[in-house]
Amino acid sequence: MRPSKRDELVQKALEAFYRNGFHATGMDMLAKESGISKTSMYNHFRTKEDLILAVLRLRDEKFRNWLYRRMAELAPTPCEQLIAMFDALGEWFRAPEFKGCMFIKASSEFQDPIHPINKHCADHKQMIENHLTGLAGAAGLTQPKELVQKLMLLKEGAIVCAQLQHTDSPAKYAKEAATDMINLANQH
Amino acid sequence: MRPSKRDELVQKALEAFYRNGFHATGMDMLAKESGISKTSMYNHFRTKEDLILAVLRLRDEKFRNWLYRRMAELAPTPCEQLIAMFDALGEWFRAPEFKGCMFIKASSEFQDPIHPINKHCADHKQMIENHLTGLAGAAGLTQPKELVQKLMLLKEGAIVCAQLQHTDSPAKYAKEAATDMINLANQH
DNA sequence: TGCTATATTTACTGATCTGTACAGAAAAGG
DNA sequence: CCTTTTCTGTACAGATCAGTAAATATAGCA
Repeated sequence: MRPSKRDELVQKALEAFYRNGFHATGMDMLAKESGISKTSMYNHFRTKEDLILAVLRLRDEKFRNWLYRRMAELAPTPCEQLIAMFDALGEWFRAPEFKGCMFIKASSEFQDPIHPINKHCADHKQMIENHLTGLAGAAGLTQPKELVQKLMLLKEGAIVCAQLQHTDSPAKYAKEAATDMINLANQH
Repeated sequence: MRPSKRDELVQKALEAFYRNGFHATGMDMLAKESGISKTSMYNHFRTKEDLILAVLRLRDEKFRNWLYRRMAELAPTPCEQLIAMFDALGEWFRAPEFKGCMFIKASSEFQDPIHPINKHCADHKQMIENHLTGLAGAAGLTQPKELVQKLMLLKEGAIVCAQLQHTDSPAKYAKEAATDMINLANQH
């Protein structure tokens, strides 16, 4: 097994797709940027779509791992961790390479709900939602599912607004709003 | 002045771009779908980018007119109109042709902040934000700018989540959350 | 009726798109 | 050393991309 070349390709493809978009990034450009020959690329992935799916799998794994870890590092209790999500998002927004959510962008370019790329994007959001629901339950908050739906709105809204405004302030406002909503859910 | 052909093209292009995406929709496809010859298209618009900008101008005008009108129809006072925005969004989400926000998608495909298409998307969101700020001020709410920032998070988040989940429930949750935030801003 | 602007069809450019064919170069494992 | 796998470069197929050229048709307006 020699996964290094393949992983290298997926990593470079992730950067290129994230920077340039999916349709706007051609396989020739990927071959040039990754330093891997086109023949090898098509040896690893039968189609461009397969490569995109591998990229999204990597992104999903890396992003969720980072987010969950950062939330746990920033706060001790489940309730505070929910709020700390917005601090973590703020760190992401301030990173120079920040260009919005890859899954929102992928679902924008592949809109058909049946398309596997679109499905993968929905799954990614669903898994984050499930994680938050677990925390809300552990925190003993009332109506955890409804609360988490609202936190998800704040999260997605903050990402979109941060991308369009080119600031990290959406993280601050989202954190304030989330704090208010959690307090309301606490004093049942 | 004979604007009908040109307007017809822009309208058809809007539908095609909204359905298919910008990069994925070619000028030949637009010519075929709109029934207008490619030469005429390029007589009206020097480049595809110019056509996209015209499409976004039309979309901006139609969407903002619809949203502002619907908010005014659904509620009598400025404060209630802010909340009614999420009822209007719910109507939009339930429409069969709903496929998310055209400006979020355009900014996803044209990510360069200097690019006129990206700028236009940011302007669209800014104009809506300004409108909401006016309403919040007229309603006498405390810290209207901060409140409106949070309402914008809920609005963008609801659009993204409705698109990915294929439901209108984000409108309901966003309305609940918005009501809570406005109540908090009322009892200063 | 004639002028003018805009419409049309058809064919084309050169570039780029995804994906493939083929022959040879490393490189690993036994 | 030899075999097998994986890599490489190059060239290509067939389609599509944005955009153009040129000749013609159509329509309103004088």
